[in-house]
Amino acid sequence: MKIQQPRRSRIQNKNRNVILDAALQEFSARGFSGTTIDQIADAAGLSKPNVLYYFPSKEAIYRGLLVGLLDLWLAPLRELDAEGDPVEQILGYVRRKLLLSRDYPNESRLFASEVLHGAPHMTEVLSEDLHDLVAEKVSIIAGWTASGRIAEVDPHHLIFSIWALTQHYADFDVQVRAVMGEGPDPYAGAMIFLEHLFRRMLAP
Amino acid sequence: MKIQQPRRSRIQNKNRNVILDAALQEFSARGFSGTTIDQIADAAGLSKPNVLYYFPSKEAIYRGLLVGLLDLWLAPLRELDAEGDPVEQILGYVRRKLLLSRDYPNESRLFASEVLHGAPHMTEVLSEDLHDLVAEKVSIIAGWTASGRIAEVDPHHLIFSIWALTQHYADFDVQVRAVMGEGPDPYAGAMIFLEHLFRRMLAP
DNA sequence: GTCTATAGCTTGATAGAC
DNA sequence: GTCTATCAAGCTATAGAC
Repeated sequence: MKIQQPRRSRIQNKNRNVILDAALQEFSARGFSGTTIDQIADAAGLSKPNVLYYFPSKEAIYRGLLVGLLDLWLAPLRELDAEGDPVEQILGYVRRKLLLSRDYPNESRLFASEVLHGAPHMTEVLSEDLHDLVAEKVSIIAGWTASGRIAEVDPHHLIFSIWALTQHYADFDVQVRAVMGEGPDPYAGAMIFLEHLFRRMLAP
Repeated sequence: MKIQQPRRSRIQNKNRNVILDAALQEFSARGFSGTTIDQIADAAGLSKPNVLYYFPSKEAIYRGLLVGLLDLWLAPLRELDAEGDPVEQILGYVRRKLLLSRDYPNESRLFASEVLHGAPHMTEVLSEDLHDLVAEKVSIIAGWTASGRIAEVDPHHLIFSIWALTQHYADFDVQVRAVMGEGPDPYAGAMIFLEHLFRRMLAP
């Protein structure tokens, strides 16, 4: 179902985007309740009432962020192709998802925080859009295991493992850095590790 | 460094524990800022001023929770034994950690929320206690890879993978259930999947 | 130890001048 | 469209009776 987009002037769109960028920064760092409109306004370089001129409420900013980022977030899984080589398809998905964590850590933490607290703003999205997309890809993977082209693994848990392993580096970034200390970018080592892991796990 | 424990009467300890249990429930569900002392008081069956009779502030309750749960949280890793069979030691750790997620999901989400938001109350714990414990176990695992008893994997990333894969089922429980629908307990399938995964990954 | 009442502050949201 | 000023609600924490 398409939602009617209200028409907006150039300056409206620009300021709306400035606010959304600032809100992403603040919400991902301190959560919904931990963030004040004043902090968002400061980060956006606007006054608090001006922020509320573009969005009717703090909640509206938050919801606007979530829905605006959903496509970005589901894109890597959508690309999984039933016609490709199974192992390479899954490894490609792993790579895309890891790069998403590396390049969009705030977006990752925003979604993580939302889901962690029971996804009060995303319940229907999870049980509809996400559920259906996963169901489609699960049946592709189930076909690959049934025909023996990859090892017999539960497709749901395979997908969960990809989410968990890739998002960990963005969501728990502080912990990763505290444990590894000052060193090279964790993502390089992570990719080598994950490639080993998934090739071994999936070999027929 | 040992911290001096203040002496407390039986009723004091009982009420402190009631409050901490209630606080765990509330903080893990809505985060620190999203939780009010009133909600904690209600869940504990006490009045708000009475809660603040046992703890000087909301922050003190939160910190008391975190430090009180730390030992529980690190216990499974402490048990990893250099003298045991490498694969079985690592699989044992995976099992213990998965059971911890299943049996203590609120504790898992409390830590996850704290780390996700930059661990403002746990910075020193992460870079000291956790860092040192992990360093010790990393060197054990490094010994196993060097002697060829398990495959050559980066020990840090191996530990991260165990954390990520096990905690995912507790922390993102809503998402797991939304995707899998009404069905059997996800943890049974998870354990089968993880056993396959780690045996394949670690085989020399 | 436990309660009622409330002080004092922060915050989301609005009014209204420009 | 943007601002200053401000309202009204909700919150942490305390005072003080019992």
